[in-house]
Amino acid sequence: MTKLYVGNLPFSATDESVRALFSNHGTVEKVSLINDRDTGRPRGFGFVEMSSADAARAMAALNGTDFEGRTLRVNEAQERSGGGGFRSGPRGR
DNA sequence: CATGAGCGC
Repeated sequence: MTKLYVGNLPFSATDESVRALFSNHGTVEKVSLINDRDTGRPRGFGFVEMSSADAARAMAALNGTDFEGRTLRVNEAQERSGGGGFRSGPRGR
């Protein structure tokens, strides 16, 4: 499964809206929109998990397209440092 | 009541 970084999202966008949008180009495994926990405002970007084929397809299909009035940014997501669990070991994931 | 970089606790 590949993680997709979705940026330049409109503040009106929601996880279900993003899921529906990506669902049109492939099977969406999971959608996680990121909101600023410091101020409580949505940062305007999120992450979408899909299979590698569907992820690349949706990325190429939705990247650079207009979504809710904003130019959608879709790219491969970087690996998050740490996370809920401590990932220090040769056996990641 | 709001805002706009870009990579999530």
